[in-house]
Amino acid sequence: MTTETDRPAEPERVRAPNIRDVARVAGVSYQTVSRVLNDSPSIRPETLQRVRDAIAELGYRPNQAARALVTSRSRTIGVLGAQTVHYGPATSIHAIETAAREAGYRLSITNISSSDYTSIKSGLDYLMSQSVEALIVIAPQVRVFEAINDLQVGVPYVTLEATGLGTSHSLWVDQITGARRATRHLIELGHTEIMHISGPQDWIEAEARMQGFLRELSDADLRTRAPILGDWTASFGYYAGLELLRFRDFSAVFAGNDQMALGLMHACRELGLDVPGDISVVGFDDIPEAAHFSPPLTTVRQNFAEIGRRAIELLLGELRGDTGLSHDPVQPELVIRESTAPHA
Amino acid sequence: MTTETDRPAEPERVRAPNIRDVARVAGVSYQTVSRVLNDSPSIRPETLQRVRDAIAELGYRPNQAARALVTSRSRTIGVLGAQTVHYGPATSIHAIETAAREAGYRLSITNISSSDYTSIKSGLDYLMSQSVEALIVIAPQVRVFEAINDLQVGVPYVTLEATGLGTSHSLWVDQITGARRATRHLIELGHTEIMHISGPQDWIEAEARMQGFLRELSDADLRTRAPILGDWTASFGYYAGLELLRFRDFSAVFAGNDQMALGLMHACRELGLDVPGDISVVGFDDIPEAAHFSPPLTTVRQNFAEIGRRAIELLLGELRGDTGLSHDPVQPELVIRESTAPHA
DNA sequence: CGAGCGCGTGTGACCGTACACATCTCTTCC
DNA sequence: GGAAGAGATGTGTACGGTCACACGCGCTCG
Repeated sequence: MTTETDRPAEPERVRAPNIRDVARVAGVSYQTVSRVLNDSPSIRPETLQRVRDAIAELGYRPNQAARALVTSRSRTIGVLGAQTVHYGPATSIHAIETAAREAGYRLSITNISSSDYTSIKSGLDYLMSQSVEALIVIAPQVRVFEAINDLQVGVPYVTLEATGLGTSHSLWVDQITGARRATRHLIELGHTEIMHISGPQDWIEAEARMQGFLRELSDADLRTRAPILGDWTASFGYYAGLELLRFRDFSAVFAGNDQMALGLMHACRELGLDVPGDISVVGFDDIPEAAHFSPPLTTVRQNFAEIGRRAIELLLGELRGDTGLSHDPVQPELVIRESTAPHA
Repeated sequence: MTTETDRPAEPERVRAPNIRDVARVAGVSYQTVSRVLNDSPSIRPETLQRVRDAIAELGYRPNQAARALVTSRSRTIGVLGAQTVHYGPATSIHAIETAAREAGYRLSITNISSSDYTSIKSGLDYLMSQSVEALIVIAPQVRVFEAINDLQVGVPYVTLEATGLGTSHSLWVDQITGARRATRHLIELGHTEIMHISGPQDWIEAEARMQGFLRELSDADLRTRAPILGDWTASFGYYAGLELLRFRDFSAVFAGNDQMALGLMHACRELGLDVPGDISVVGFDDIPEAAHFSPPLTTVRQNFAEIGRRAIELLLGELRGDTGLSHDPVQPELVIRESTAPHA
């Protein structure tokens, strides 16, 4: 007790303990402590225990910054995201996080607010300055690709949810095939006049789904009409529906995602039209709520979690040197529920 | 050309340029480069330009790890999340990210998979070892609080979406008041037999909403009955609905969130019951889709984005020393749509 | 019986940056 | 005209780890 009151005050008790502090307490050299931290095999069990005790006693926590500095390995994977509030990206990120953690990696996530070049570049800049070891891009805007090429990111990277533009860096759900399946389903039901409400123009998936839609129609020699460009929201689907349904010159709609399909069905209901009796509706994504819409929505299921896992698998493989892992697209699946019916 | 072929090969061209490389190219000392990076006022414009040019030429990027090591300021805010796939947490995180970026901070996010103590502790451990300057907890499980206290996190922190348990560290939406408002709305419509489908028991919000529900009922001298414990999903709402509606001894349901309300309405529809004609339904959260449900859902709106902003504001204030910023709860708002009607 | 080897442990250097301080030049003022 | 001060720049050191290497010890083997 007296020893404590002798000195006027604790000089600077703020500094967190480091390996040398631990070493002093354990009565070993700092290198031995480092060995314990990196579980080196050649440590006497007794020494190991002493060091562990010292670590616990001091509440020592290794400093990642210092470790990253010397090894230039941050054990961090960067994620460049956009609109990660949406179900798809959020699910993918979650799967990525889980898979990464299991492999001993962590995530550094940054979102870009707008899709302009500067914003993308600053996001990438930030991630690179974190010395991330790999990069996952979930920002589905076209311009991201330019930025990545320009900036010469020197690490393995993967872009998600693209359209298989041919780069060896994309891991994609085959959106085009998915859209074709949805469209074919409507055609097979006898629909000949089919509308498409698309996502925003600068989203790669929106473009891909639109492509799939148009190709399938033209393969079936059906009349194609200009898709409506939406913004993914249920509200857009609703207002677009109110507008479109003034002229009922179509009997089916393929919506770019489930939310817009929901809004559209709301509009139908309000105008006294039956889904699927009067209008058939197909969505895209299969969000968990889609099965409980009124009526339950026929849609295209994307396995976002699978995508996330595959992304990590691919990147970690590349980091280990295992090149040539499968980049096969993930195939989406048509889920038929009750929002589609044969054309009268 | 010849100069390149003379030497056998580039020795080790991998190292990223550092400030000394920049200094050499610019013809100044490394300290001057450092000054430019931290925009020190006393630099001759000409020197400034030379350094900037050198930085651009080499593609130099400051190394965050080194900077964090020496300053012990990481300019990073840690986020401990759980279930961040849900709309609420995802929206909050997004707002946090935006607000943090505007203030020059970045986020380090880690999710806990299970709600057991070890998992929480390891998540916190990770964040602390990243030397985060502050901490935001979005994991609404009760046990998180114990962990935080045990681990002696030495940084300012804020927990979101709690119930105002009295700690000075929580920033909360007043869930209890929200739940009371929803319940009162049903009572005012003349309903006397009201069910509650709650969220999982270890979620603080679920508990709070349940409390609000029970208190309002008891204040109105109405019969209370045991709430059903759900899991937040639409599917649960659906199956619970099918089960409950076998005995129609109630005329209204207060669901713990919008998804479960959706599932419940699905069950009603399937059993030929009209919402709100036969059964009134209230949800919680006001997810963007709720306005387009069938019927559009009466629910309690939470401003998740506001919460996120406030969290950052609070933490940055504390880091600057501005203590005593407002911890006032964010008030949720009842949004009346078409899923509730007077009791016949 | 000494060389060689593996095990367990310690010593010095270095990663890239910021801070404290030193140095130099040029102006200003009495 | 010399001291004082401000402005612009350079030098040493520390941050907390890891890596390469060195060292002492006990064992095996020719």
